[in-house]
Amino acid sequence: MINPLVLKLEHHDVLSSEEKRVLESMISRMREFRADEDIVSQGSRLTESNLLLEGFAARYKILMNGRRQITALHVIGDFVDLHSHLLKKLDHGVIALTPCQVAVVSHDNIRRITESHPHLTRLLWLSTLIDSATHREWLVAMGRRSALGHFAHLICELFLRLQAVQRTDGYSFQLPLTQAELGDTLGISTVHVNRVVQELRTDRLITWQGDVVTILDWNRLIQVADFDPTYLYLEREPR
Amino acid sequence: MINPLVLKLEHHDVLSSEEKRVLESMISRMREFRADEDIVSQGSRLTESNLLLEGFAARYKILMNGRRQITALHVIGDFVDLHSHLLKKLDHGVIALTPCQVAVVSHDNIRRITESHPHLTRLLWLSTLIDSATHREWLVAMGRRSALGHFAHLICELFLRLQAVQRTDGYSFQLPLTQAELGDTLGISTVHVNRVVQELRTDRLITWQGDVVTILDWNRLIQVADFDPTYLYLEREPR
DNA sequence: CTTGGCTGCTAACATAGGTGAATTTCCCCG
DNA sequence: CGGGGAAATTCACCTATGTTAGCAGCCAAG
Repeated sequence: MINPLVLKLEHHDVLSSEEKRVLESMISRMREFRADEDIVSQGSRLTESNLLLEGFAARYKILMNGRRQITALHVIGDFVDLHSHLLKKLDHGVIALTPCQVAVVSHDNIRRITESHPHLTRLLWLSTLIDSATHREWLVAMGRRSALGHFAHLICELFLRLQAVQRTDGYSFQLPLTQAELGDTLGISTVHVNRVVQELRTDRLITWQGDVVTILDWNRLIQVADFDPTYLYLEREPR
Repeated sequence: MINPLVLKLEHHDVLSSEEKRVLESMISRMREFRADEDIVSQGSRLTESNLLLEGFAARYKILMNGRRQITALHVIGDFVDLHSHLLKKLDHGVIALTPCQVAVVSHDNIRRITESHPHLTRLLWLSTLIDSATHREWLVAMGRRSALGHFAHLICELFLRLQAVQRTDGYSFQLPLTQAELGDTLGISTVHVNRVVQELRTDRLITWQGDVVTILDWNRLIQVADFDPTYLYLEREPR
């Protein structure tokens, strides 16, 4: 049932059938989460990692003054806290933004993979490196893009990531975030999120009704976003 | 000569003498860079990684409009692009901020470690995970802290990181960045960097003369910064 | 069918931070 | 010691984004 992870990893390199088997067999059990429920809470000591099989989730931190910043959005096939197997204690929380289904993998099983399957280990390592590359791209977006460009950039990114796990339909995909959550993601206020959304709409770049986003003009959107997909590393090669 | 890397890794876990030997022997050669020279240029295909032995370096990206964002600062002991061994092509450049001395490690040698030294592999993986945790903390700082808090936060972080590799002297350390470079790091303008620096000075939180920063009141500084060092993972435990 | 609570949307006003242009200070180098 | 260029600093003005508040639409629960 971890097909989405396999699907994702196969965008980066070839997996042997033995490796796919190992990935299948590492799962201990399944868990379900309601929307707004914590999948992992900040600071807790962990012995298992969570692989998202259904739904949207987010990594976040809360500051002393109560403000929240979302530092990553996760979709099907993402290992939301693979890094906890070495960090042991997470510096952030992970929250389910929609109802989520999660495959649980014990840290012992991950360690066993690192002891006996070097290539698979490198692919898991790679997936954390792509998380990191995504963090960098978000840093650039936060620091040097306008709110409009930042949001456009996020749309581009989500579109490609969802496409990689076959969750797009033409130029449409599900974006089940409230504008408040989006504000916490982009680092802006809810009011300003709304202004930016209105602008993308009147410019006929996107449509956003209910929780479905449709990209109306991809070329113009990537231009507004100054989007370059290199950081997603969606090219298959030996790793 | 890779003592600073050993020093850094030993903050996270115990290293066997065999492991230290392997780390020593993985180095192919040394390289020197002048200030402002690229250590790695964005987008190039790589076959070696670079370990910083002396100097300050930064990861950066440049946007179409010419603006630059620095996404990481690196000090002695940091592997500035260990991740290139799996990403192959970097999504960012790395620039020497001061004259730098670098130990070069071929990707082949790193791969060999992943094939034969699982524990060392996990420690190298861990070091990239801490990069990632740092990116997350910077995201929070960019998105939800004031410019003042953000700069204060950076000072706290650099102090602890430099302390870990024995490059602090009491509450003083070297910060060889221009205010323009600092602006690219914090995602603000040079003029505003100056305003923020003035404010930290008049509040008697820090001193910054030449390239030496001195923290005058650590407790008040971490409060202004809302600083929590968890994300640096400076605790030794089995990984 | 009604109600309450979230979410989206707007408006009016406030401010952190940006921009462009001097001016001053600091050093490096001859 | 003197000159030149980079870096720091300051100023005046501008704008993107934040804040507070209110209202409307929707939907789930009763």
